[in-house]
Amino acid sequence: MPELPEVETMRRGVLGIIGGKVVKAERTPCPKKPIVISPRIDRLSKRLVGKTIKSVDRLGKRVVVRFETGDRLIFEPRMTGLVLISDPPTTEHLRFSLKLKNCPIKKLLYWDRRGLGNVTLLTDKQYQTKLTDGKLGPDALVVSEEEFPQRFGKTRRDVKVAMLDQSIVLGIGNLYASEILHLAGVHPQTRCDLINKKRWSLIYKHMLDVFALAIEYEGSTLSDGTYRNALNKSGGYQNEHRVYDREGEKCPSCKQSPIIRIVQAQRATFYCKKCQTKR
DNA sequence: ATTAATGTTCAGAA
DNA sequence: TTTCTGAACATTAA
Repeated sequence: MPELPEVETMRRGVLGIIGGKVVKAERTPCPKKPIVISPRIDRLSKRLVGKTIKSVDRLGKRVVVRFETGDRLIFEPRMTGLVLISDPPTTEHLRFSLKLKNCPIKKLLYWDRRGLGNVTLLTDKQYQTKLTDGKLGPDALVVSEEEFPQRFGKTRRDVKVAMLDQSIVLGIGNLYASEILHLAGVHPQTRCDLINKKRWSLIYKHMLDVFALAIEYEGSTLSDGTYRNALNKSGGYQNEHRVYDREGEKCPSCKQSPIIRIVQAQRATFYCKKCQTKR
């Protein structure tokens, strides 16, 4: 489930690879169907071996490793992917590894239980056009308070559904959308075009607050236990969830109304009927 | 045996 | 044109 806070935690956990030089890049033997690695592992390897890592960045829900050549190695964990520098949760779902020298970290691993994620090597130019251009919005931690509501425009979609749309803003996922709207007091089924400026500011502010706190807690590890940080340790923000996966519990704000679970765009949404309104 | 779960993308329908 | 729905990807736990 990695969303922005989890992916940011992964990024921070692997910062020590900066300065490292690639000794070997390999697709690790995985008995089941392999994940998408592009270009093919032999070509990818040829471009990376001997090259030095200049930075580790994050764009939305992706970890971006930048090399001296301008090439960028992008990890997109989707549902169950992890970027690790320690032993993975299981050996059979390890998908990709980079052997490194000249830095304290000797190996960078990509592990993915369900295998829906991917590893992609893009040239500088490809990165600019594919990930920075129109198709994707600006990162949630970068977008300004003025641009934020503008990007949602006058769409009539439910605000919670639009918040998950990565062409509007990058990084918000299903879990944090519910948490942000609860703090902002906005009903998840409010139409975007009916939200005034003041309420957009509330959503924006709480988005930044929730992400900052969730990053401090190193993300949320849900009951299935899949998400771990780069050292294969659980996150702690799941204990701070106000509404997510808390159907039937009393709302932490009003302490009266039970948390309601509804389905929007085939995804679960949690909210408080009393504290979250449409205007 | 069936269902649901965190993410993304696409085809096709309304 | 916009919005919505379902399916697909693969795995596992309830």
